[in-house]
Amino acid sequence: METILVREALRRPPGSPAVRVQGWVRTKRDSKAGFSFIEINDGSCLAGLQIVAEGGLENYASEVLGLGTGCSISAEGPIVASQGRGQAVELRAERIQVLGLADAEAYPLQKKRHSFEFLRRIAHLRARTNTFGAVCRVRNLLSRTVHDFFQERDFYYVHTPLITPMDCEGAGELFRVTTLDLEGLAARGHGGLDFAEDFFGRPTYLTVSGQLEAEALACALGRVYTFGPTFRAENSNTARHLSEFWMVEPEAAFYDLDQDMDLAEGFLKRLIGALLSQAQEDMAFFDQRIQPGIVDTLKQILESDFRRIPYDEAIRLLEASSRSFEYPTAWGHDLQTEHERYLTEEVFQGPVIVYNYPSRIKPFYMYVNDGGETVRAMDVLVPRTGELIGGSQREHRFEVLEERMEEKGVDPEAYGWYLDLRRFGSVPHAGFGLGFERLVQFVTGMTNIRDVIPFPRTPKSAEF
RNA sequence: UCCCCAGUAGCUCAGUUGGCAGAGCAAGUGGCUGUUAACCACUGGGUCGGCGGUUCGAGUCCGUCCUGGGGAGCCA
Repeated sequence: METILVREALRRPPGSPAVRVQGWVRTKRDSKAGFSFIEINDGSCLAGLQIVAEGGLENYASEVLGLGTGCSISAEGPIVASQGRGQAVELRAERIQVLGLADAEAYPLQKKRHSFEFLRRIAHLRARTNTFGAVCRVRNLLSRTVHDFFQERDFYYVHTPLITPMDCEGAGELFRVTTLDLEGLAARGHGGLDFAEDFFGRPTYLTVSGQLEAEALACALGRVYTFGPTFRAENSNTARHLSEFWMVEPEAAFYDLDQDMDLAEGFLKRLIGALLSQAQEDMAFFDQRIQPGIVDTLKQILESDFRRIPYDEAIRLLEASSRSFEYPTAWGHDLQTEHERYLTEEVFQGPVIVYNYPSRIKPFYMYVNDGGETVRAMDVLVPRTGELIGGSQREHRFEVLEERMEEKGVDPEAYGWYLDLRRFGSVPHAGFGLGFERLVQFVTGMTNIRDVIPFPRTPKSAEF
């Protein structure tokens, strides 16, 4: 007998021959007329399949009646027109096999709404809920679209190292990678740390970005992108930060800042377009239950041009505003969360790209504009989530880069290979980083980033 | 890391000026001819986050720690 997914079963016309479906019971309703309705979900789509279990089944009294939320079953039977409202078809079971029971007294998930805080504590089970099933499917579609987008534009998918010796990119605290016997060292008292004895013979860390290595590859392959995990040991406790998250980082040779912004805008639109056309059921769910209006918002974004304003103008807009901000705005200071939200939520009511930031607040690798006051950096800001993308044209002039490193207190010795890229056949190039979970947050309307990744890692929290 | 808020039944929460621990849902039992957040009735279910203190008496007041949430900083 053919085994099919629930998604497929729901598409079969009434009167289709018997099939087998397998999944987890969401809810069961008994009729004392001697039969039961069992709704199962197998993760293949948001909707469940109703299975009608007649009292004549050999294990009806012994097993089927005892089923409850969370049990796993395999059911076989024809797909028939449903006599009830709420679904077009249902499976009339000729055989139901119980695969795994779930004690109703102990199973944490109930057929009711749970708080996200509660679900976080049972992350191993929360993928069985509507919301997390939808989140996981959206993550999958977005991941696939990331690859589609770049592959279509002749970007190569490259793999950059997760373990790095570079500790001063200015992107927050790093996680140390070591095989040194920490307990032993502590027991013998401090002092005498010798990294020559460590696994790599030097201090190493988990990467905070694949950008620098991606630049090396872009300066050979032309256009590349990475899509991998990234680690920040920053003690950030917000709904927008994770200690381990996924980042998409394209890097393109011969690109300038304008092309970089074009790429970022096209990228976001492509991702949104894929969701609206290929994840309609899940997006309708987010629109209905999580963030009313999100689908319309995404449609608008798809159809509009992103506003692009230089940092100077952003500051002028903020200074001209009648709003009083907790942090004053002044040229030379970074935009605060409240400023970003004001620009994107109130002034433009949509995505905004702010570019040409003051050089003193941006890292050494960004291209210095004439005059030296600003660098070719750009941030894509979106409502609610804030900064979704950060990128820049890279400084490709050897002398300027070296100067900037010293200015920023970065040791050029440690970046010899990076400087080599400017020493030998240097070319203008640009790229950006997109925080994948921030993207998922933005398009689903989920308010906490811990609820858009299956097993979140945050300060003081690394369960599962 | 800083500021604010919260922690009471499996879940979501109420609990008044300090005076017998509550509701809805879930679970169990029974009822109900196709239900769909099923419905109706009954039953069981508590270390009031931990520790210490004030008091005749603390879920309630004080201290401290833990956990979670919201906001900020840092950033994607």
